[in-house]
Amino acid sequence: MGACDIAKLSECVGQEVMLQGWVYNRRSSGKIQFLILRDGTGFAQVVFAAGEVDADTFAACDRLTQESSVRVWGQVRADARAPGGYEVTGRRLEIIQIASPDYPISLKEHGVDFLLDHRHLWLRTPRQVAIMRIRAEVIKAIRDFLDDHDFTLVDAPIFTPNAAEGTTTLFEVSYFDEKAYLTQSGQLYNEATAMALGRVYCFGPTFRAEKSKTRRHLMEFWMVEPEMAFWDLDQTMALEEELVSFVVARVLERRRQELAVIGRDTAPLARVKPPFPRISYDEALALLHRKGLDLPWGEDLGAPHETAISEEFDRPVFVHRYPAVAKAFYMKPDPERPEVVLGADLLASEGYGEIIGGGQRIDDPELLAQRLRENGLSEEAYRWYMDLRRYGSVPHSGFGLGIERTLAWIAGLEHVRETIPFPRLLNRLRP
RNA sequence: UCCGCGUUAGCUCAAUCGGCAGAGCGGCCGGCUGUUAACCGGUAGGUUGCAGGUUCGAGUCCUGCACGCGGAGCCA
Repeated sequence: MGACDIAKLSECVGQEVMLQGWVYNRRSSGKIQFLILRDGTGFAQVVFAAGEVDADTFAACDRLTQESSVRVWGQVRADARAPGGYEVTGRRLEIIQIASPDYPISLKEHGVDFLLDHRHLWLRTPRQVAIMRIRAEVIKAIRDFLDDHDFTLVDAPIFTPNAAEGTTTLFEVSYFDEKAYLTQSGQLYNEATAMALGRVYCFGPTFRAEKSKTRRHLMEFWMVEPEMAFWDLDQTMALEEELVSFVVARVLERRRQELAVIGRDTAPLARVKPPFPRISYDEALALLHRKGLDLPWGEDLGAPHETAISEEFDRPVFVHRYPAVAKAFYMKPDPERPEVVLGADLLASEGYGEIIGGGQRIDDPELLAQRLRENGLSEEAYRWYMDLRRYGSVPHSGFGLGIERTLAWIAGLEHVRETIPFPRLLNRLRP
């Protein structure tokens, strides 16, 4: 008999099934045992009653510790008393392994540090399982959306010879006889592949060696970066709001149960539909001034500013046309106002901060060469990047969306460390 | 790098003014035929983060250090 997935138990009422999984919890009343079994697809209660099974089987139940691995055979019944509404009347039990009795994750509360030390086991809990399912759904939704909009997945390298933006700290690694760095963005390479394939995106891990200790930061995180030849800023923002709305709608449609497990209020998510409000950097400064948060023109928005702006709107909000001095060297100046750039950040609602950064890239070779010089970047290292402007340069645009921050927002999580299976944090490389 | 908070049993925490280091959970032993983080009785379990100092006496007060958490800067 093949194993029945616990998720499909409701379809098997009245049938004899075999379940295989791990003992999540066990309760006993002397002559009756309740096992809560988890199998990766769900959780189900299995009942073994003395008198209905032989003495050896019943005694074996008593030896089961938390997380012991077992197979059980029995009949599926609908029962309102069972968590989930269905349970299995156990008839036969096969113990695969009795787990060591010192399993560290109890059903009671634990501290964050302890849980992170045992992340490999913490992942077995219902909340973490739900988050990982939503993460997979977010990633699939992003890829489905882009693939359906005629984008081609063209991944960028992880090893890079130098900084993409020259601003953040990079992880240095040994590349045989020379130094290399782990990528902090695939964007420059995306610009090359966009000139070959038109609409592209890369999807992979990125690395930042910044000593950031906040709920929004990871040293290693995943980012999707679309890049579009011939597109301008307005087209890019339109794509971004369509993409984000699609992802949210998909999670609401397919992962409602998981959202319920982690207690996410879905009402704010239901409002996430185009169009998103768009305000310029100058308008943002005026808004902040009205709220008593003054910021000198030219400075980038900090986390408190982002929160103050996003709480004025009921859905994500674009902030566009930042001062050129606050942004990366490759951002294209607004022809009507060269002191600002044709870039936009998307701030998630409910105070989750920036989830997208992007905009138009400089397509004029002279200006790009000038920007490289101003930023102290060697023209030799960026020769191939300059080639993109030398041979058929066109207006183009793109953006990067952070998976973990997006997921933290959609799932309503306090901290991005729960959004990735094995978070890499400042001073935390293990497990 | 800076600011704030924290570190007591395997885990989560308590310990009054400086005066015998405790509880719940988990473990172990026993009980219970419908439990829902089950419950009831018993039992084992401690270098109070580390190093100094003050004191008759320090988990508690002082100094330094380590580690962690939250935030800032930077960013997605």
